[in-house]
Amino acid sequence: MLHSCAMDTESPLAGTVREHYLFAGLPDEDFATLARQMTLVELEKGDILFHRGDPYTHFYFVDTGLIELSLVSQTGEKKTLEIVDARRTFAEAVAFMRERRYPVTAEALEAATLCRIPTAPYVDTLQGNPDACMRLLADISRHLHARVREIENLTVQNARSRLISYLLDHIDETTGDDEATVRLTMPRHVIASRLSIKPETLSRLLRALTDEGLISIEDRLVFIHRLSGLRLYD
Amino acid sequence: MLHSCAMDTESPLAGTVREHYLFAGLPDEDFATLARQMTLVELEKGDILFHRGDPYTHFYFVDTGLIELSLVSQTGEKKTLEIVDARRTFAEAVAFMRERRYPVTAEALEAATLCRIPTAPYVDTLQGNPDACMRLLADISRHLHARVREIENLTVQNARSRLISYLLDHIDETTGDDEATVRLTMPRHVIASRLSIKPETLSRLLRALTDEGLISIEDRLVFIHRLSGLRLYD
DNA sequence: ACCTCACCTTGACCTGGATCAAGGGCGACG
DNA sequence: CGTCGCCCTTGATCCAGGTCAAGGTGAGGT
Repeated sequence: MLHSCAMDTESPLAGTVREHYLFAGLPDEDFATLARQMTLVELEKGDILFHRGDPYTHFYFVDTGLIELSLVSQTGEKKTLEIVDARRTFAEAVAFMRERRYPVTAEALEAATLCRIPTAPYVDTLQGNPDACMRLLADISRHLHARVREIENLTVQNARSRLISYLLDHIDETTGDDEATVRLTMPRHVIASRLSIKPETLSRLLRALTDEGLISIEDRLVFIHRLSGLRLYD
Repeated sequence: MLHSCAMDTESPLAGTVREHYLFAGLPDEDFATLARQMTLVELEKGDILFHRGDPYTHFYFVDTGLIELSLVSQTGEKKTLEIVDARRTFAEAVAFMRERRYPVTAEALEAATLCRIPTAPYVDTLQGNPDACMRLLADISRHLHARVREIENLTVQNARSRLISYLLDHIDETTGDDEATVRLTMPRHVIASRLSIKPETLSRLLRALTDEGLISIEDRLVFIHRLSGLRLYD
């Protein structure tokens, strides 16, 4: 289920991690020390990497696949906070919270390969690298800002506006003046959870937009016919 | 309306700021340099310190009073994100966002005195102070975590649970085994906005809890009669 | 004393989105 | 090739919380 093995320092994955902005600024020897302590983790669809509340020890870099970070209530309902895709890290901010537990649950939405990075040595290298500190500060601030925007979406926008924002944020290609296409890379129920609505509601909202002639849908491809029309709501 | 004047480096306020954990770790000369650039700001109730979207230049330390950080939708409805009280700072995380604008609006809920701190020199001093960097990382991570918990409240809890969490989080005094008191320091409509509900709903929820014998209310004092009973919902 | 205004409560009603229930489409697998 | 299971859609109904409207109460001003 959860397969983990030591990572080769010379592996292409190590090189990919090196390019990430959290590591790009580090001196070679510092990075080499860290790389020796990283491990490769392979997940299958549905595997849970960690649960909310598990003791915190590592953060992760996604090489391939999609990782869902979610909150689960006592009554078992799930809220997707974020979907992390390739070349991005997650859980690095937990290092600095006083409660040393994961505040969210991480699950593979599809088969995924990750790099598991022990937090303590990474934090140690920060001591001597003000530049890396700045990058991390920027990184965590970005997350903070994203959460503020999420709260804004949840409180001052309704479900329809949230869906429209989502579509506008996920445009793949702008075809023509007032048109674009969006590829829905995830199952509908995941998108629904991301938007804090139920799959039924998502379905009905997409239908409503279709009926109004704003979009049309072919499987997982959404064609936006009138960008300007959609933007009126966002 | 918004009164601002240079701050005396030797003033008691400078000393108070110095004690804040974001400054406590700095060498004396670094702090002195910063202190010379701080200014004192006095606000009256209802004064707006900055609007969402204003260019970002300073962060603030609250000496006295309450500052409300809020989001406002296009349609004019307000959502209170956070109430900042004495001895706390706000807007320090904005320094590291790439969009150099305030993401929230700051308004004085009552007469307040603040210390306005220019961000750029503060960030400069961080370069040589890894310890201060760590404190700031912890500070911003704490904010991030608070926002995640807020999202959790908004999505997996209902209004009643949010109110109960709020009461349990604001207990002043635990009187006896299963009893406590909470002082509502802010007007009801502000608490309502903090909880993302309307004042009418807050009023009705408080009434329901009273009718169930869980609490009783005298003006701005809430007596919790059965802590255990409340905790069942939280 | 009276007025005003801000704040709060209460009642009546409405509505966005959830819930419950019933299919439909389609890929995986015997 | 059937059928099982998953994902999605659609309809019917429900309900938490919002909206609208009507007072009540108390501090401050004149």
